[in-house]
Amino acid sequence: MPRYNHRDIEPKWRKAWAGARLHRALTPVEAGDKPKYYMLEMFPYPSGRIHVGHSRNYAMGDVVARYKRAKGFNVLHPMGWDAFGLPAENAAIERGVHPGKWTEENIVAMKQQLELLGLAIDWDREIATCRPDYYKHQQAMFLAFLKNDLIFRKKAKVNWDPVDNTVLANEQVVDGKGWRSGAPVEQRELEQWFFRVTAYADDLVDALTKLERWPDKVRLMQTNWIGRSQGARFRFETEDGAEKIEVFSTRPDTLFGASFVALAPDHPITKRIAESRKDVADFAAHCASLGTSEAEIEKAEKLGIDLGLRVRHPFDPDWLLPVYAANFVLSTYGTGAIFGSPAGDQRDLDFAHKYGLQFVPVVLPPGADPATYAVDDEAYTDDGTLYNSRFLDGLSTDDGIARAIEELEKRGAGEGTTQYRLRDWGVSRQRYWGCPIPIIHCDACGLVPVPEKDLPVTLPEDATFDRPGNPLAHHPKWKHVPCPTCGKPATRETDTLDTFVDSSWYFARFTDPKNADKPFDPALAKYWLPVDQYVGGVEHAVLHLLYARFFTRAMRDCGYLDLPDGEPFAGLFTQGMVTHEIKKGLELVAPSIAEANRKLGFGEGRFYSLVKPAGLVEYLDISAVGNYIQVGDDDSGEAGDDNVYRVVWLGPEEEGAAGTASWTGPIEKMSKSKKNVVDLDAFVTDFGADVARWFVLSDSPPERDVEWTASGVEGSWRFVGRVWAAVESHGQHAPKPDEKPPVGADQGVALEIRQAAHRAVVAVGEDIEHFRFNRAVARAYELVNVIRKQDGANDAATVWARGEALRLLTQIICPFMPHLAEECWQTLGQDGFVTAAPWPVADSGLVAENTVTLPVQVNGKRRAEITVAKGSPEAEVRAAALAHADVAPFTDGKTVSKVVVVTDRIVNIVAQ
RNA sequence: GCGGACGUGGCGAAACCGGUAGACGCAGCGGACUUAAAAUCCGUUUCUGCAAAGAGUGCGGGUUCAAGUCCCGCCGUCCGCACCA
Repeated sequence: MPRYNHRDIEPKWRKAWAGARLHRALTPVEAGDKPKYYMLEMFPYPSGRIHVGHSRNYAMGDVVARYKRAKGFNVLHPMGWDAFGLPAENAAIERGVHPGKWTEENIVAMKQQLELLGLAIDWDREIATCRPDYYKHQQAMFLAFLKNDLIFRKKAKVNWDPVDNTVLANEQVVDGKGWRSGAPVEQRELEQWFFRVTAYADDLVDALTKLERWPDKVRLMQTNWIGRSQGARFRFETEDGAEKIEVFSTRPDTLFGASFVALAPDHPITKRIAESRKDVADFAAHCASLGTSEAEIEKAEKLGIDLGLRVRHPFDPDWLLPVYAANFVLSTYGTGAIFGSPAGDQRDLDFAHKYGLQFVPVVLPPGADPATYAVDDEAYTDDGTLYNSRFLDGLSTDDGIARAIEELEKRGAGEGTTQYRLRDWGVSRQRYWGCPIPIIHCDACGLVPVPEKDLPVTLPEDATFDRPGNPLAHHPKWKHVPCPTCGKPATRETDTLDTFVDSSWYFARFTDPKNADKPFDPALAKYWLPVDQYVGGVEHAVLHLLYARFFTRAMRDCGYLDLPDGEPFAGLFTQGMVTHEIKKGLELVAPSIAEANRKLGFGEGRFYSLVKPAGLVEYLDISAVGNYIQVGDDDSGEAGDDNVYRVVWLGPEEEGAAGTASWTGPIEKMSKSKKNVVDLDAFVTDFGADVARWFVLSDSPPERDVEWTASGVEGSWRFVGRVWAAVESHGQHAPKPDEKPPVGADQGVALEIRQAAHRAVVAVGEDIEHFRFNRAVARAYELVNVIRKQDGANDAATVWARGEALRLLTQIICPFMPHLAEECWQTLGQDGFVTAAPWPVADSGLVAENTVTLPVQVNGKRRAEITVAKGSPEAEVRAAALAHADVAPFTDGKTVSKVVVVTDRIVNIVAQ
C-alpha cells in the first residue's frame, strides 16, 4: 500500500484548483439566487516571511470559506497586503533597499507561502495598499471627507525626536527616549490632519449593541475607549469678572461641596500666570517632566500650586473659591479644568487634605445619620441623598444632577453635555512610506486640494534615506509644484497618512478591486458588504476595528457606500495565537567561553551564562549541561521563581570554540524576534500543509492560544496516515452520494457505522458554524475510530456503509485538509472536486437516536443504567429503574420518597 | 485603582437548557509485529483502594431530587483602561 505522499499530492491539487478557478467569487449575476458570503481574515503586513504561527488565522478563515461554499453560498475570500509602514522604511535606512522594492519582494515571497497552504483564496482580487491604483482612491476619498468636514487641521502635541528630526508614535518612545536615537523626546506642537471620528461618537457606541456576532470583550473595549460620560459643562467667573474658567463634571449635584477649582499645568490660564510667576512656571515644568507610566501615576502625590485667583461659585456669587494648578488635572480631557468637591472624589479629597482645604460632605449614603456622618480619608463616590446643599437638599443623586443642570442653564452659567474620552484621529505621519496627502500649501491661496485629475499623488522613486527626517520633506524637487489655483510656486504636503487609514477600507476595495475610476462600484459593495465573518487578532480590538467602523460611516455619508448602518463587519472572531517554547541563547563567538563571558559582561570562569527574558543572569557550572535545573533555588536566582529550565550546550565542549548555549523555557507567542518560529516552507515539505492546518485547529479552542509541539504535530500526521490507509484499503466500493443503501444497511455494524457518519456530518457542520474547530476535529477522530474498529467486517452492507462513511469523512475533513480530501475523493471514485461538492445532507433517520441510555441515580449517585426507547413514558421508565438489580442494594431498607424522571435524560431515586 | 474574562486528570481540553464529569488529542504504562529499533497496530490510563467502595471540576458556604454549570463570600491567573473629573 503506497504511503500518502504529500509532496506530490498537495501541489498537484493546488494546481488543479487553480486551473479550474474553483476559488473565484462569482459576480452577482452569475450567482443568481445563491446567497453571498464574505469571509475575510485581517490582511497581513508583508514583513518578510510567514511562519506556521501565522497560518492559524488563515486556516480558520479557510475552513469557514470552504464550508460556506459547500453549503451553497457565493463566497468571497480575498487576500491582500497592508503594505505601507515603518519596517520598509527602516530596511531602507539600515540596508539601503528601496522600501517599495523591499515590500514587493516580500509580497512575492509571502504569496508563495500562503499558496503553499492551499487556501481557497480568490487571488484575482489581490490588492496592495502601497500601489497607486489603491491609494489613488484613498486620496480622492480624503478630499471628499475634507469637503464634508470629516477632516480638519489643527495644532497638536506630538512626540518629537530632536536627533532624528521626526515624530515618534507612542510605541516608539521608550522610557521617555527615542527608540532609535536614544535622545530625550520633546513634546512639540505641529499642525496635523485629523479625521473627525468624534462626529460619530454616539453612533459608534450605540451601534455596538447591535453587533451581536462580535465578542462581548471587543464591544466592551470599544465602549470604554469611546468613554462617553454625561454631565455638565459650566463656568466659574473670576472675582474681578474679567475671565471665566470652564469645567466639566459628571457630578454637578455636588457643587455645594466645592472647595476649589483646579487647572491643568498646561491650561492656557496657568501658562499665562506662569509668565509672571516663576514658582508657577517651575511647577508646570516639574509636572511636564513627570512620567505618565502606570507605576509613576500610582505613586504620584497630588501636587498643586495656588494661582492667586479667586472665582465665584455659580450658585452663589458671594462664595469665593481658590484656583490651583494641579498635576492630576489633564489638559487633554474635558476642558482641562475641574472643580474640586473633596467629600465625593478621592483625588479631590487627597488634594484637600494636603492643602488644608474644606471637605464638607453633601451626599448622604443610604441609611447614614446626617447628624453624625462624616468623611475622613475616604471619599464617598456612590449615590445617596443630597444634603448641606440648599435647594438640592433631599434630592437623589440623579434628580440632583438634573436639578443642578437646570439651575446652571437658568443662570446662563453652563449646560448639560456629553463628554467623550475618544479623540479625533491624528493621521499625519512625517514618513516616506505611506499614502501622500493630496494637499498643496500655497502662500496666497492657503490649503489647496490636489485636483482630481492630478491624482494619484505618487511617491518619488528617488527618495534618499541616508539622513534623519522625512525623505519627502528634504527631497530636492518633489514638493515644489505650482499652485493649482493661482499658479504661483507652492509646496506639497509632505506628511503621509497613518497606515491605519489604508486598512480602514480595504475590505470594500476587495468587492471591486480593479475599478480604475472609483474606489469601488457602490452596487458591488452593496452586494458584498458587510463582511459576514472577519477573523483577526484581538490586538486590533480598538484601533483598526474602530477606524474601519468610522470609515464606513464616512464613506456612506460622502456617497461612496450604500450601507445604512455603516457597520463593515457583521461577525467578528478574535483568534488566539500559536505559541512555542523559547530557546534563547547566547551566541558565543569568542576564542573561549571565558572570553565570551567577559565580552558579554557576565564575569569570568568556566561558566555558562543563562539569560532569562527579564534579563536575570545565571552563572552555571559546565556540569549543569544536559540537566534540568531549578532556576531560583540558588543564590543567583530570584526567590519564588519555580520555572524549570533545561540547559543545553549546542557547541563543542572544549574551550576555544564557538557555539550556542541555550535554555528551553517558557512558552511564548511565535514570533521572529523571539526566535521560536517554525518555518512554514520547511514544515510543509516535511509534513505537508494539511498537517499544519489540522494541527493549529485541533486541541485548543480557536479563541485561545495553542501551543505548537512536535508530538502534537505527529498526532496530526498520524491521523492523515490513518485516514489515507482506511480510504486506500476500503474505499474501492464507495457509493455515490445519490446511491440507495443496500438491504441490511439498517442493522448491525452497518447501521452503527452509518449512524456515526451521519451524526458526524451534522455535528461538524454545527461546530464550524460556531467556530468550534477543536470539536470538529474531535468528531472526525471519533468517526475514524468507529470506521477502523469494524475493520474486519466484510458483509456487503458493512462494506457499503463503510464506503459511504469514508466519503462523508472526506467531505467533513475537506475544509480542514483539502489536499488529503481531494486525493481521497478521487480514490473513492467520486466525481469532480470534493472542494466543489455540496455539503452532504445527513439522513435524519440515522441522526436521530431511537433508544437512549439513562443513568439511574439513587440519592444523586449513579448506580445503574437502563436503555429504553426514546420518549418512553415516565411510568415505564420509573418501573424499569426501580426494578433494576443494581439499584436494589441501595434502596433496600429505605423508603423511596420520590422518583425524578427527566425524559431521555436521567432517573433519580430519592430514598431515605 | 476601575472594568472584564477565566480557574476541570501528568498536559491541551470536552461536557449545548442544571441531568452519567473527563469526549478527542498528547504524554505515560502493558502487549503484538520485528534479530533489534523506528514506524504501525491492539489494550489501558482522574485519584485512593486488591476489591467492594469512596473522593473529585481553585477554596468556603447556599439553592436544588440533582451543581463544573445558578447564588453569596474568598483566593489565584490573564486581558483591557488608567489621575477621564
